[in-house]
Amino acid sequence: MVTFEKFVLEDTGPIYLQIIRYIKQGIAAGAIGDQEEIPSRRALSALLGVNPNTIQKAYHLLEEEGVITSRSGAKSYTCVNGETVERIRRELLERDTGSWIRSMKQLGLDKAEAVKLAEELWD
Amino acid sequence: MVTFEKFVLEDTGPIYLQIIRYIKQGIAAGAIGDQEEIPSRRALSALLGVNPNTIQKAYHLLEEEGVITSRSGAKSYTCVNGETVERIRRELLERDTGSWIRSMKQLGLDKAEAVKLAEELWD
DNA sequence: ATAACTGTATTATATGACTAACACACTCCT
DNA sequence: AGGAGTGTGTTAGTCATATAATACAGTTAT
Repeated sequence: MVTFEKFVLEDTGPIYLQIIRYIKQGIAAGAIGDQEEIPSRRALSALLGVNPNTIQKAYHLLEEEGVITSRSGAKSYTCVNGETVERIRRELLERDTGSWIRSMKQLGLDKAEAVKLAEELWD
Repeated sequence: MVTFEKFVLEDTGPIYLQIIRYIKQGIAAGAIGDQEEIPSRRALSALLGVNPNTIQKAYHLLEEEGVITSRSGAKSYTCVNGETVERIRRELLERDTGSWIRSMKQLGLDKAEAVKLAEELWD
């Protein structure tokens, strides 16, 4: 069973994208496996204090991407093989790291300076 | 004179925030100095293909933060002392790096793995 | 079977971001 | 003085996001 926490939601970007990202991050990190039950639309809506339609939008997009499966009336489950896990993992790693590198370059840092800063701020 | 490039605009987030960020990044990187002329609302609007109201919103917020000055009828200029530059620089460096570190941790990477990935993707 | 829960769908409303098309007053240069 | 360019303000419209209040049919467990 995939568990959510309240602090999933930040004030950056659309809520439905944050939910999609949370699921993908869990899968990429290995915390969420294959054929795992995920919370119902209504349950997650109540937990996060968000409208059910917003949850539905996130789940619907995840299903279109083949990450979860939904049958009318039944619970929804994750649906990820090893290949998919690796694809999602690379997608997130490269997108986030690429965006950070771009920022550091635009701020005038070279590779060594950026790495040093990251190591200082890591904890 | 502060110069803009077309590639300033990406598809991530509101345009007015991207413009604010572009100015701040230029200041933090030292590419934009004090009392430098910035493009008029109309000129930047035409260059970026964006509505003048959107530029005005970005400039207005920058003025509220004390980064630029505007006088009705005259051109607008940057307004940053050494203290402000350092504040903006720390703000951007810590925000971006902190957000990247958070992502890497959520994906299950430790400090060494994250640094290695960043070095591989740097170029 | 029946009750509770599930996914799915519909209609309406509100807000923020962005665009469009103006209008006005001020500054600067010739 | 006059005109071009400037900052500023207003009104209206579109689109995406999110909410609110329902409704219906399928499944699951008792």
